[in-house]
Amino acid sequence: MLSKKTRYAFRALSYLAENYGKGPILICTISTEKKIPLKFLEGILNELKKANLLESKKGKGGGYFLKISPKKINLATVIRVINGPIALLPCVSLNFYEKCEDCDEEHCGIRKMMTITRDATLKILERKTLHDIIFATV
Amino acid sequence: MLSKKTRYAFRALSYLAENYGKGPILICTISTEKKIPLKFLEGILNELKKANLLESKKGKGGGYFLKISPKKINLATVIRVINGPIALLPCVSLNFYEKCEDCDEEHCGIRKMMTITRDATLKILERKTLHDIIFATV
DNA sequence: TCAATATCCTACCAAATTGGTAGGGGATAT
DNA sequence: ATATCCCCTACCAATTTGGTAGGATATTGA
Repeated sequence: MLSKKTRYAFRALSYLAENYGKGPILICTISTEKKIPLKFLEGILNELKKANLLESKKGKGGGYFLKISPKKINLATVIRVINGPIALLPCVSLNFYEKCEDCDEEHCGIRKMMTITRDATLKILERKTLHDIIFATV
Repeated sequence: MLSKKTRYAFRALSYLAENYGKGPILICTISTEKKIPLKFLEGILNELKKANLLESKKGKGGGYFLKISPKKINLATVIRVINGPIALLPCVSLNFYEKCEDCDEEHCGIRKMMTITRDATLKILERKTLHDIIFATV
């Protein structure tokens, strides 16, 4: 399951995607518009910025905006930044790999099944983007 | 990510699958063989029993054993019993559905993407069984 | 240059979840 | 009768989750 934080991230990003190219958007605008706790949202947007998905501008007329086109931000990237691994087991994760204790990975049947599952999931999450989210909305 | 408990469940079930048809297996045998904390394992096996995947026998010569063939126990079932929902959002879950607050599900783009993801994941997890786990081990 | 605006940073907090442990009760085969 | 083995309840520490509070820092415009 995705954390509430990740769901907030998606909602904030959708809003920024809808307003792509219109200049900086205030945190508090996103907060009230998408009903996300202000200070909590602050942290989320900051993380997304550090992950190079967002750009920010301080001072009057400032705010947040997408650094790249909504078509270039896929769902897997967002989930990895805010939620963490996509694979169901650490020993199967591409970006958050951790070795299994007491298990010969080469011959582990559980691992094999989870690898197949991960590939099927990633095939979707890496192909779908913020653009798909906002244009599926109709 | 699957919890450690779920991983224990899979390892215990694999062991029982390998010994399918050989009568009851002691908790403590599974515990030492698969390196799972005894008392913790007790609870796991009990839950799997309540979910009708296992059968148990009390007293001397007792133990646990699979209630049905390893070919008939798919991975999605196990995950749902021990870990919970498979979908990435509650509003997309088939077995643990919860309504979204503040979101028109019919027109929610995030939901649409997560539904597609869920279907891709389930297609694998519902098709693969304990039998596939133990025979992928070679 | 100064004040207003807005992001950024650090610290804190309560509640829930996770990964266990402890200890005894109850059923059953011999 | 008793040794064996599953079953049940309660407890516990560590981590994660979902926030809040308050100020530091950067930018703009008057």
